[in-house]
Amino acid sequence: MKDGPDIARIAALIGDPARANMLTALMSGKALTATELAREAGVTAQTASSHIGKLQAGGLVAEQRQGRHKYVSLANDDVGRVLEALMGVAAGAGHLRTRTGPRDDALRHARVCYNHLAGHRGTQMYDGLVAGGHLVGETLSESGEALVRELGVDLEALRKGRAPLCRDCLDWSERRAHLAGSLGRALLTRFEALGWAACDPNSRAVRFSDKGAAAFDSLFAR
Amino acid sequence: MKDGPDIARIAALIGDPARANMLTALMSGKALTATELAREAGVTAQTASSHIGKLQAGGLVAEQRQGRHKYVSLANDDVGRVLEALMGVAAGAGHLRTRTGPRDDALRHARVCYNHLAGHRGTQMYDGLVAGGHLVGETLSESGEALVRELGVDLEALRKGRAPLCRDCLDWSERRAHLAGSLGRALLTRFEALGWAACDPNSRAVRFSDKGAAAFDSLFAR
DNA sequence: CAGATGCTTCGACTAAGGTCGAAGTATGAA
DNA sequence: TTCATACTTCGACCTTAGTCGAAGCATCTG
Repeated sequence: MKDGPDIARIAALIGDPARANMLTALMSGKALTATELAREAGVTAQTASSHIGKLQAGGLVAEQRQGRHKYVSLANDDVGRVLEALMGVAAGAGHLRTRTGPRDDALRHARVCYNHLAGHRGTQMYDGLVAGGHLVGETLSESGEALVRELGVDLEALRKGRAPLCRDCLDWSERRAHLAGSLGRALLTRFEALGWAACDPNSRAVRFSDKGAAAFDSLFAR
Repeated sequence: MKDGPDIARIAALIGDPARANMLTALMSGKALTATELAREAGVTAQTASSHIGKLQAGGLVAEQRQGRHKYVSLANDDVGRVLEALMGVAAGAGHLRTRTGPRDDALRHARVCYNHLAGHRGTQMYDGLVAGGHLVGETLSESGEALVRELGVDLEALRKGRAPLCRDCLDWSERRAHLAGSLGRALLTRFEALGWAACDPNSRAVRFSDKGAAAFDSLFAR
């Protein structure tokens, strides 16, 4: 009866509070140094080093060395997905009603999920793309290509990359799919460049400008 | 920077091998007794009892007592989602290439995900529903209602239930969304009743009959 | 070349928790 | 009632792993 891949190893890695804090911090999409992660996790540098080593060995994070700094980021979309899914359970079945503050509301409305847009705005975009016939399964239709080009996305460059263009990712607050993949990442970048949205440097929240919200609503009717 | 719900508690629960085996076994959708779970996990009854208690306290499983038996099942869709997502990471970043056998192929093609259809057949159905305009966001269109009624699903009964009708669930093998929710569950039940598909009693695999495969393909063109 | 900063390794301590034997409680069967 | 089965509780054992101090490299700065 025991079928499918071995999940205990991965879950145990995420199951330590210090490591979970690190991973949650990395969900902002930013690459953080080992010392920054230590501070996030509330442990000393030695302990953090050990944790980061385990996360790396487990394939959950990737490193990028720059001089004497070690920048750490999530390894791929899959990891982000797992973390989102876990947050869903933790928020729901979790500790008898997590009291939801204003900060929580901002996260539910729009946030960064590793490298793409999540929350209400994320699913709004996904649903809009699908309803408009721009996104069919995991491929972009002709109208979809036109739409994202219009927004200033360099599709050719994305197609050259090894990462898949469109992927689903499950939203913990909306419990619906939103768009991940290299296109999801590129779109969030464009929204920032266009001044439609800005990432809060201290959290995963994404704040939409009035202009951005209006443009967004007209593009992806809700 | 540490935002979002507390995921470590949940992940730690799944992180123990014995408990992970139990949860994986429960992904077949069947409710299992404590002794059966003990056997699945390869531990004694006492140990299993302790584990089940923790899973219950954590909100991951629900119990249903029947005489001297304690039937345990996954608490809800969210839990199934997390397990699927974890399998995705474990299969990918996981232990340097999990060798994929014939049994694995069957799982990838069609399997039970807690209570609904997953694998290639699962995403085929989801994509077919969306492409046909039957499913828009998380609501069923008029044509969608007609379609599922045609298949013999009692929509009124489902709507009376507290569980949401349509939900997304992320597929670990396809890395795409498939249909969960009470409708997802009902459809799988109907496919079995119609003789289109049968659940392997010893695994999560779902085997389609020739008739079923043909009907399925014509309904949800691929 | 110092001196400072960022990261890693080593070793020892400690706490947490998984494990099972033994015994206890509930339910069902004869 | 008596016995068997299913599950739970208790207690003891022991492995695992998270933690930090101390020291060691590596890299950048002055």
